[in-house]
Amino acid sequence: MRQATLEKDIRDSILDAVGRLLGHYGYKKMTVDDIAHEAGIGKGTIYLYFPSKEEVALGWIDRANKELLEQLNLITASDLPPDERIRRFLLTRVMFRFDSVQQFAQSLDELYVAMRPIFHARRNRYHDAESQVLAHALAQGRVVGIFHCEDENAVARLMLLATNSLLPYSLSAGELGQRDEIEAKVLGIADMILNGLLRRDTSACVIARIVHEKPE
Amino acid sequence: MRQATLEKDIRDSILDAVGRLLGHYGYKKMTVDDIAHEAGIGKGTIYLYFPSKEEVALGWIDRANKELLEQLNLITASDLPPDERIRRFLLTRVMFRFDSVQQFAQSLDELYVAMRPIFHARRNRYHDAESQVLAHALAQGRVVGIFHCEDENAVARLMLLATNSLLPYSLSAGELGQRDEIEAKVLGIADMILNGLLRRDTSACVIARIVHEKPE
DNA sequence: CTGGTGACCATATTTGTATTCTGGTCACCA
DNA sequence: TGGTGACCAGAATACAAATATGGTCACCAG
Repeated sequence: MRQATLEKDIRDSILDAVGRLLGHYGYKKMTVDDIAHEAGIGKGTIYLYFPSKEEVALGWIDRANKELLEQLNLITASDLPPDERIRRFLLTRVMFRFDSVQQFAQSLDELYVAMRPIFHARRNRYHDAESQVLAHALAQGRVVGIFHCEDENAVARLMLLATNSLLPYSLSAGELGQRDEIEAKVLGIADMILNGLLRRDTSACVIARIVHEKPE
Repeated sequence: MRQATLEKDIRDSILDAVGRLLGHYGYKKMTVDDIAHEAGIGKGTIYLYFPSKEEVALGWIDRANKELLEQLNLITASDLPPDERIRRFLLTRVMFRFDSVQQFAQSLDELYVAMRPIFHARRNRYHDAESQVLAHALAQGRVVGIFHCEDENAVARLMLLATNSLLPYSLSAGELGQRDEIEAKVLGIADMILNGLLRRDTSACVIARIVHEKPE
């Protein structure tokens, strides 16, 4: 335990150093020597914990995504009504990332460009994990009768897709817009999905459809 | 008219040439000389129709988006039931772009990188125009009683946002996945938005919420 | 004995210089 | 009068030399 704790401390020190340096220099200008110096360790030590510079940077992103997943799990386990959990889940998922990139706007763009293929795979993994947590929240809602959906996993994936355009991957934080605008958009999409557009009073819909199809 | 027709022919010849060259070389390697030669005109002629090389490329993208908007308008004006128009609208909006970039996968990435700020503004314009067309389709549905939404413009914008992550801007066509997968995702999001997740029988919902909130 | 270290090396990157290329202009002309 | 290609300023490329860096590993302090 003490050994494992010390090991985790060193690993986290390295990742903390990476966070600070990415903010200052960006990925390419940041050297492994820089990271070691900033973390107060030797360069060889980095390679005891990470196979490459690239994996160090990915480790930093992994850690942030792990923190996010923990927050999403807490929301799912909370006392909120299921529909409110969904809203809060989607909001947190987007705004956590929005806030995280605030000080890295240009350097994260450069980082994504530099390691795009492997990062794309990682991102899919993060989203899969988030999707499973959301599916759990949807299942909870179905059990208490608030939701009607037959395949929570499929719906969860679609809900994440529906809000992915607001994530700071494709657009930088500047292009995404103001924080409150992003929040409003996420909540707007969440409510639109929860409530739906089609009226549900069956007779009105049938009549409306018949009226629509009647030739003039 | 004959004058305007000839002028439009030259402009379209230039844009057709751009399309062919972008597929082969990408934006940076394609020269203004190349475009002129491919179009069978002199280099000076390009500058009678476009202020710069960059605007030539943007003109090519503009033309594609104009074609898309025409298709979306046709869908809105069709005889389909309003909910089917919505599905078809969103599907066409994504798949038209997906199909358009098939042969330009890497060169379009390079093009977006090269002119990102101005392209971002153009993209917003395209999406605004599409949003207005969709709002019109939503208004039609409300008039015949199929939809319930109070602000078609806001809902239209949210619906486009909900499917923007499937557009080939942030992800290349390869990263987006197979065509049929994209189609299924778009239709899945469309149906999820149209139908909603929350059950609508009011008494069941109230009881479900009360049961949920009741302390054990 | 073991994890941490920094000297070392192969390769990548940067810098400086010379050369070539290209976006954009405009006087000429059919 | 619209189309054109020679022209030019600046951008981009090619190449060589110099410098930097990712990753390795023999050494060593605890």
